Order: sequence, then structure tokens, then C-alpha cells
Amino acid sequence: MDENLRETLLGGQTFSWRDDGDGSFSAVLDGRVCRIGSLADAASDPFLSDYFDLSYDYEKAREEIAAKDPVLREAVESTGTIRLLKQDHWTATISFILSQNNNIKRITGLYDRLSRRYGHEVEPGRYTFPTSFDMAQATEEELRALGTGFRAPFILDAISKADILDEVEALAFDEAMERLQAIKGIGPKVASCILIFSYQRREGFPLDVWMKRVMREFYPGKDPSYFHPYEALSQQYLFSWIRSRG
DNA sequence: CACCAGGCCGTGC
DNA sequence: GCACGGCATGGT
Repeated sequence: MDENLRETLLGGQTFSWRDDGDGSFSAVLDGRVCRIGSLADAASDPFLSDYFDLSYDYEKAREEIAAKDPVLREAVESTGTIRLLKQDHWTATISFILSQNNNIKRITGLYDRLSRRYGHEVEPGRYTFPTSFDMAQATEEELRALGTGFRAPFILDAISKADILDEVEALAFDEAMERLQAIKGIGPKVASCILIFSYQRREGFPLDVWMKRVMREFYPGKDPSYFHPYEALSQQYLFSWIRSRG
């Protein structure tokens, strides 16, 4: 087993991709519909080459993570390579605000509804994810009507503080975590997801309900620094593993 | 009918 | 500093 594109694209780090049902996946990114059947399709596309982080040595990382302990080895060997995508800051921020106390299927639906309501149609039925400017006139009532629920005011707060996302780029990890949490609806878990999946901060280690279970059961007394320098990737493998194991 | 989902906020101690 | 209830919505 080498790449696990399905897990990378549909496993909860992005909500942009759809299963086309013919062995390929598609998303509206970079202002156009991107389609991909295997990682080779990304190599010839400069935007996707960067987005899929092709210059990083994931094979070496896999080997070093697997060698760390038996649990990690089982997690890594239970699946193919999971990549850390380089997503747009704003898209990732709204995506993970939507993710709190929610499930992947419903998050994806909300992402689609926001796109249809505030984004731009680039092909019949395919819409860009709206920018903070596209959403500047959004109201809480509108957002609630789309099903965002109690997250609606959080989205409005993010719109008004979107400039924070530019500041974060220059900050060290701990300061970046703190700065992102100035936006309502962003706590430690959401902040770490944004930093990993949009700012390439591989020291992030999101602790959601699943990962708290993993830590309690298999790593009692340990903290994320145990996984250094592969905190984020180790977390992705453990998350995928525990979730598929039920 | 419960209970849960890639949590966080506000409040109280 | 930590514990707790509440929160919109849809699926099981």
C-alpha cells in the first residue's frame, strides 16, 4: 500500500473534496475544478504539486514514525501514506470552526452550502469556497438558515478578524496558537488543525474526542512532544487508525 | 427516545 | 486554574 488518497482527501483534514465515484476525486480550488485519480495527476500541475506537499519525504516520515513504538507501527501500517495538505488559510479556518461538535459528513454539507450561497460558480453546480470578502455581508440569520447553528456568530467573528490569519504566518507555534484563539469559536483543537493543514506547522497535535481516547488508552502520562518531530503526522495516522477500528 | 459528532463559551468555584 | 452545562443540527 502506498498513497491513501481517500484518507488524505476525505479523512477530515479538508472538506473541499468529493468522491466522483469513478476512482477519482474533485474539488474547486485555485478558482477551478481540480480532478485527481492518483498523486501522479498532481505532479504536472504547479498548484496541486504545492497543495499536495510533493516535495516532502512522506516515505521517510512513515518509516521513522513506525519505528517509534508498536502502536504507531500498527497505525502506520494499517493504511497508506496520509499527506498534510497546504490549504488556504481562510478556507481552513472556517472549515474547522464548522467542525466543532460536528461530524465529517455534516461539515462537508455545510461547506457546500456556504459555497453555493457565497461562492462563485466555476462549472455547472461547482462553486468556489467564499473568501472573507465574499462573506463580508453575511448575517447571523443567513448563516443559521444554512444550518451552521451556534457556529454562526463564530463565523461572523472570523470575518471581522480575518486579518489575524495574515499575522499568524510570522508567529512561532505557541504564539500562533494563542493568536488564532482570539477568534471566537477557535480553541486549542481548532487552532492546531488550522496551523497543521494550512500553515504547515507539523508540531500541531489536535486532541479531539477520538485522540483523547487514544492518549488515555495507549499513551497515559505522555504528551504530544513524545511524537516529536512528527506530532502532526503521527496524530493523523493514529486518528485514522482508531476511527477505522471503532 | 436517547446519544453522538475532529469543541468551545460562559459561568462558577 | 479546572469543572460543568449549554449549544444547532442531523444521523444512528
